[in-house]
Amino acid sequence: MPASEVNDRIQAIWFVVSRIPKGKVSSYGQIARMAGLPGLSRYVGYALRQLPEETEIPWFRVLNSQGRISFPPGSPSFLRQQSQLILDGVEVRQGRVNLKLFGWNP
DNA sequence: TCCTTGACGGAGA
DNA sequence: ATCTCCGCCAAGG
Repeated sequence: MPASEVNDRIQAIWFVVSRIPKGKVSSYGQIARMAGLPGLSRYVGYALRQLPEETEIPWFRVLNSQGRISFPPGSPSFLRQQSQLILDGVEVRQGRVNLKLFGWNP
């Protein structure tokens, strides 16, 4: 596995995530498909984990297929993601977002 | 290599 | 709606 390809996949994923508009959310599976990597939803999580803390890429707009935050409730990461979404104007209740209302449909 | 680990997803109960 | 269980698949040990 060439490290260059690994980077290409991560770049592709970061790019798609960077396109999610403010006020909207996506899912790991949707990002994987849009990045040309169908079936690699888990890989999206891996790619986002590689982001530096200061990143401008809106990683917090990526939720699981049920619209739930994929971090343990109450954990630092969970709280950061939740507050970022609120800042976007996204309604979050019990770590959950209504995809019918806030889902990103390009 | 083999085994474990996940920021996942879908089906079933 | 909630909870398991299982399939998936690249990484890292």
